[in-house]
This record gives sequence, C-alpha cells and structure tokens, in this order.
Amino acid sequence: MMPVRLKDIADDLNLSKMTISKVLRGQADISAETKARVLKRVKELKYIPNINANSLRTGQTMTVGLILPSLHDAHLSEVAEGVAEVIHTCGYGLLVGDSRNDPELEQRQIEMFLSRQVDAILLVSTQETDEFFEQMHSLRKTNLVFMNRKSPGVGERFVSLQEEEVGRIACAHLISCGCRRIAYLRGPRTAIGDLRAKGYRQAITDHGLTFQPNLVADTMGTGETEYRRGFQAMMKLMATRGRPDGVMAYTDMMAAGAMDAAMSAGVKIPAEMMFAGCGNDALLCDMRMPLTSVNLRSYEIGQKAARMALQSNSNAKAPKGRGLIVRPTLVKRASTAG
Amino acid sequence: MMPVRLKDIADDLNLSKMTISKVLRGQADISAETKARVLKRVKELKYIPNINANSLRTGQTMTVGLILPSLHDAHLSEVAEGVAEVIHTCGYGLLVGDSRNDPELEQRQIEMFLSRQVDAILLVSTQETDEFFEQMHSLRKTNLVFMNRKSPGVGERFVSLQEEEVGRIACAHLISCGCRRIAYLRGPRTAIGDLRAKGYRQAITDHGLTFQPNLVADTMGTGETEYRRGFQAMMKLMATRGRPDGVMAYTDMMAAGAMDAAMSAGVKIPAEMMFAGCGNDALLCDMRMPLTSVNLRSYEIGQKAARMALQSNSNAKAPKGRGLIVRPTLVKRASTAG
DNA sequence: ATGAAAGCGCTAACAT
DNA sequence: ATGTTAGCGCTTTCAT
Repeated sequence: MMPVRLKDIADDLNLSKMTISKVLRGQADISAETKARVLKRVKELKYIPNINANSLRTGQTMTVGLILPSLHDAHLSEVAEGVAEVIHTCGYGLLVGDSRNDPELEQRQIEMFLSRQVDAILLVSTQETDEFFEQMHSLRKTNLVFMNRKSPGVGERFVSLQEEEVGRIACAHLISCGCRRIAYLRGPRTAIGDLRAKGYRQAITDHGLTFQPNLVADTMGTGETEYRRGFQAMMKLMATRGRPDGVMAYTDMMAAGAMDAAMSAGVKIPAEMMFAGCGNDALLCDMRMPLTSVNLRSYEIGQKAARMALQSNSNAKAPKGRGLIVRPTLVKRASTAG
Repeated sequence: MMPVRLKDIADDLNLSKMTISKVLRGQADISAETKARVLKRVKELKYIPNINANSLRTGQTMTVGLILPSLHDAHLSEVAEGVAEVIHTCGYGLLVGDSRNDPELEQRQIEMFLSRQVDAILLVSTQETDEFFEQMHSLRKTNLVFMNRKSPGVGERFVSLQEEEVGRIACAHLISCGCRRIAYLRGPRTAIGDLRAKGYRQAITDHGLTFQPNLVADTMGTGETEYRRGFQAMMKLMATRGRPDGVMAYTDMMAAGAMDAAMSAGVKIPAEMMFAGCGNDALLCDMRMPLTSVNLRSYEIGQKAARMALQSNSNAKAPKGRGLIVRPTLVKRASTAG
C-alpha cells in the first residue's frame, strides 16, 4: 500500500538502488539486458519517483510558482493558461497563488513558494515598491519574472504589453476608417490607464487631428458595473454638440455599454458611429454587434514569461535578458468599417 | 547567498539543530530565554524552512493538486478561486494542472502530482471510465475529491451541483411569474445537459402545465458561438404559432442571444416575454437587460471540495463522507418580473 | 532543557 | 557494468 520506492525495485531484482536510478535516468553504463529487466519491473510495479526526495539532493524542484491578483478574470486566467502550457510541456509543476490584489498576501505567497524551493516565480505584482523584491534578490538568487512592468533594477526580468500601443492602434484604426472626432472612455488613473490614454492622444496628433479634452470621458467615478459606466459616459457624450463619430474604450465591457447607449439612441453602427474596445474578449466581442477590439495577447505573455523563467534556469548563460515587450494587435469586426 | 538552514542558525547561536527545530515547532521543553533568542535570530536571518525536506521526513507535503479542464472559463476559474482560498488559508500549497479536456493529459497531471507526493487531489474529471481511478486507489491511499459527479465506487468523494435543480428552479420561477408557454434552449446531450432538461420538464408537469416538445430547442447543431446559437434558436421559436411567453437557456450567453433576438423583433421584456439563464455570469447578467439567472455556486463548490480534501487528511476518522450535493440558487433580475 | 544518532528517498562522486 | 558511501535539510526517538 505504501508507494513503491527505488529500493523496492532493487531488492525485487537483486540489484542496487543505484542501478535502478541509473537506468531511470538513462545513464549509459548499464547493460542492455539489465536495463530492459529494470524498465519492465518499473512499469509493472507502477513506480512513481519521489520528486521531492530528488530535489533535496539535486537542488532542483522542477516546480515554478505563479502569482496573480485573481484567477477569475478573463485576462489573467488566459495568462495562467499560457504559463501552464509551457510549464507542463517542459515537465515542470505549477504552484499557483491568488494575491487578491493584496501586497501582503502576495508576499506571503512568495514566501510559501520559497519554502517549497521553486525554481522560478512568475507574477503579476501588486506591490507598489520594489523594496521587498530587492531584499529578496539579495537574500536568494531567486529567479523572478514579472508579467507586468516593474521599475528597472530588480524588475528587469519581465514580459509585458506595450500598453501605449494599445491606445494607439485602436485610435489609428478608427482614424483610418474615416472617423475624425474620436472619443475615449478612459480607464483608471493607473500606469496602464495613463499609457493607453497617451497612445490614444498620440495617434490623434500623429494623424494631424487636434486633441480635444472634452472627448475623453472619465468612467471611474461611479461604483457601478463597467457596462453601466460605459453606457452613462456615452450618454453624456451624445448630449454634447458635435457628438463623436468614433468611440474607443478602455475595456470591451465599457465599449459594449457605450455601443448599447448609442444603439438605444438610434445611432447606426458603424455607419454613423464606430466602436473599438480592448481585451478582445471572446464572449463580449461576438455578441450582437461584433466589436472591433485590441488583442492584449495574454496567452502569449504567459508563454513567453514561462519560457524566460525556465530558460535562465537551464542555460547558466542564457540571454538573461532585460525584458520583453509584446505588441498588441488589432482585431477588426463589424463595429468599425473602412 | 545560499538560503539559511536550520544548522546555520544553530551554529550561529551555539545550539544544536534540534533546539532550533523545537522552538520553531513550538515544543514546550525549551527555556523561555533560549526560545526568545532563537526566534529573534530566525527573524533577523529571514529563515525560511525547506518544506520539501520536512515532507521527506514527515510524509506530509502540505500541498494539494487541482486539475481542471480549463482555467480560462468563468465557471471553472471560480471553482479554482474557491479551492485556492481554502487551501491557502489552511497553509497549504496548490499545484494546478490544466487537462484541456484530454483524459490522457489528465492522467499525466495526476501522475505528476503523485510524484510530488501531494496530500490530496481535487479535480473536475474528463475521464469517461473509472478504471484509472480504481487502479490508482488500489495502489495508493490517495485522497481524491471530484468536483463533478462520478459513478459510485471510487468516486464517492465528491462535491457537485444538483443539476436537475438548476433546470427546475429556473422554470418554476418563470411559471410563478405567470409564464405558461416556457421554451428551453437546451444544452448538449451530456449528463449535465440531460439533467437540467429533466428539471425543466419536471417543473412544467409539477405545476400542472403540459410539456411541449416543440418548445425545447436544440442549440448544439451549428458550429458558431453560443450567442449566435441562442439568437437563431429564438428566431425559429418566434416564427412558430404560439410563441413562448417565457424562455430559459442552458447558459447565460445563450439567453443573451435569445433576448437580443426577441428585442430586435420588438418584443417587450419582461412584459411580453421573460428570460432566465444559467451561470449568473457577473459580466453577462448585468448588461443592458439584467438577466435573471441560476447561480451555479462554483466558488462554494471549490471551497467545500477543498475542505473535504483537507479534513479527511487531518482527522483520520473524519466524515469520510460519500459526497456533497450543492443546491443552485436563483438570482432574479429585470428579465423576469412577477 | 538540550542534544546525538538515525533515516526519509534519492543522487553525486567515487570504488570495484 | 554494478555497487558503496555520504549527505541534501529536516524530524523522530531516545539520551543526557
């Protein structure tokens, strides 16, 4: 009933543990005959190696840790899938932690990972300062990869999205579709929110249009749902003279709310007004009015980060690179035409 | 640069490893003075115990494994969060595997978990037969908890949703709202799909109405999105004489498609037709026409399953119970009124 | 109240 | 080609 150990197989075959171990790890100095005998018995007894014991000896746990602010989130769960795909394909195990956007919890999870001797840690961090990570770095040679951008220094190993580009390509697309008065339902006053807004503005001026502050709607005031916020922001925009002919939003959900507001007011999409969102959410983008949206490439970010973590794990002198910045892509659908 | 070990602290303090170990585990036979000295140094040196080494000796890894068909899924990622909450609160680590709905991958993940000596495994299984689990059970005393229902035998330890009830309460609610011709946009021909359909039918007859096969629409034919399938199924239903006055759907997304079809045909909701979905999806249910929906209680299922796993782990003679069946609840919104 | 010895399951380094 | 010794970081058991 106890799991089969190396020694059990050895005794059973009148060999030493070492011989079995060598066979299992494919060492060359074993006769073909013994090898076959061992392999056969291993299979019969359904031997499953104890990786923990192994790790204690080798120092490698073949396990990496992943920490996200939430698992129940379209963007983050896709990141997790990308990470999992690479990690598992490479024969590693994946420990996950849910930080609930709480820096303290995040730290506790990291410590839990360290106590389990993970080979690497991947995270979308909620920490405001790098203090914790700097300290950590000085204490261990821990292999950390951020999936959001951190200030230089400790956080040089990261894979992140070119957020400015998100705002830029959405806006540039609307312009190329013929829109001239493009509104932006902007996100929160965070680093990412600001970068996307900057990209929007840049696209406007780059194409010879003039930036109009009154076309940028703040949506973060009320405590309601994103949908409602998008809806209301759009209502306000439509009440002003010179209503927009193009609208982009920080998220697909906000864009959906805005589209509904416009439609309920009798606006024809895309003929009279075009819409673009961000997230390329499989669910939202394929509803009644298929929504043009920016693909945030969450899955790829997860994959790339995982590869980066594993890579600098194996090759001692791999491109212990600074960081990778992934470019978002635009997915055109019926809400824009041109 | 190497992590601090028990021995490092012992040497530093001129004590033995054992004393440090005892202090850390709160054994009583240590003088208050020594205890304080040790604790102080442990904190200063930021000692993090090596749980793997610990496990090798104690046989407990303080780690559980979780396998889901997908992480990028509203229902399953919520289950995962429920699991994570309990697991982490109890000081355990969580290994996750993504089976991608592939029984073979599922098995590989389980073996990976076993090789890491997890204390328990939680899963939403994709295996058709119990053969694999029976074999597993005979080989190890592995603590398995299913989060979907398995045939009796090995799979007696499970937490699952009362699926029949899902169909029943949605339908009963529509009836209590005054609907008399209730259509059902049914799901796939799976165990769950059939159970929900059965519940729907039962509610119909229980309330003295007559079951009408032509009001049950199959939505699984085409290869399009759920939204489109719901939309089209609704269009067909509306083309028949005696259109329904109530509509329920297998998922919220299908309900959304159906609602949009009705609205685009000028139907007033809920005055002329009411709608109910399943999933209580935070995103979908709070859109334009707030959707009455059945809460599938994913988070609670995750929590309960995790507790069940941990519990039978500690108390040797805990209620090594057969299984838990969770009842869904109804969440009323504007798409129904009565 | 403190510590020495042995061993968990495995492998690195060295015999034979 | 096969086996021996030692030890990874910790705890269990038993001395002192």
